[in-house]
Amino acid sequence: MKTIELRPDQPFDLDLTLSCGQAFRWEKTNGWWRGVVDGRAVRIRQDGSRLMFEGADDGFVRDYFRLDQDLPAILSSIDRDAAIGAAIRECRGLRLVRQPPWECLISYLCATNTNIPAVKRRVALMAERYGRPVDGPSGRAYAFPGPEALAGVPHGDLWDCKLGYRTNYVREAAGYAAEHPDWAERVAALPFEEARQALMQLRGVGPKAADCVLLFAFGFFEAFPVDVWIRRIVGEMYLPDLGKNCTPAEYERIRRFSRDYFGEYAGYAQEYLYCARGPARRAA
DNA sequence: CGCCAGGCTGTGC
DNA sequence: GCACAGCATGGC
Repeated sequence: MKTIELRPDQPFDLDLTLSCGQAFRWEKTNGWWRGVVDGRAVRIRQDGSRLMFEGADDGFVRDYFRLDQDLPAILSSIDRDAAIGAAIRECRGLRLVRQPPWECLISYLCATNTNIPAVKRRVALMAERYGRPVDGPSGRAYAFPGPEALAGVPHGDLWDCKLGYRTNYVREAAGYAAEHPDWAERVAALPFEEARQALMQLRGVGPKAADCVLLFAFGFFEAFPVDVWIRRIVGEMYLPDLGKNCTPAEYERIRRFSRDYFGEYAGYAQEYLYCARGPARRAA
């Protein structure tokens, strides 16, 4: 068992961070969060200012949870009005984790027009069936399968992972990534808008999925993914003349406004607004 | 049952 | 350029 003593001036809330819907492979049972990240089967819990964990080293935990990122400075930079201020007070300590690009890409490919529990099931099924088994402190788990593994899965078998119409998108992305193993490095090296366009070349990856991958995996904190919840919230709070559904032009307007309004960490504002929305605030 | 969900693609105008 | 159907699946 390893521990990290959190700095008192750097808030961190493990439950909010892992339950807010940014990452799909964490489950909490008996007070412990269990998940698999980059082939590591991790078990972690928070007791006040102390993080206790197994299955990963200190450096990995600090990196994954971005514990060295100055959260109070970020939150004060996006704290532009009473509405976002309330979300910040409600979710203080939520940090954007650094997700592995490949798993993040496939996760958000599987997250179109669906809900979070269904995404978690799809990702879990792919891992259990095609991922490498990893024996960790809490039994057997499965790494998320790499591009080569997924590219070789017959269509019908991937379909059985409940991917539905997204099945071919995942297969095509896997084929592409298997052929271009440096795809993530190349995206990471691009300026934000170019990286965004590069991701959107993949079938099944539109503006929303691209923005999620840029934000959650590549650390482009100016990315502002607009799903139906965020569209609703931004419409109520900031752009009351928005239409009902989110056309490409409206998506563009919302993300441009939000980027300008909240600043270079607009992605944090997005996640705090999303997390503070009504339904999913089930205290883990 | 119907409506909604971390949307996107293809088609038609 | 914009609108609109269709889409698999599961929660509620």
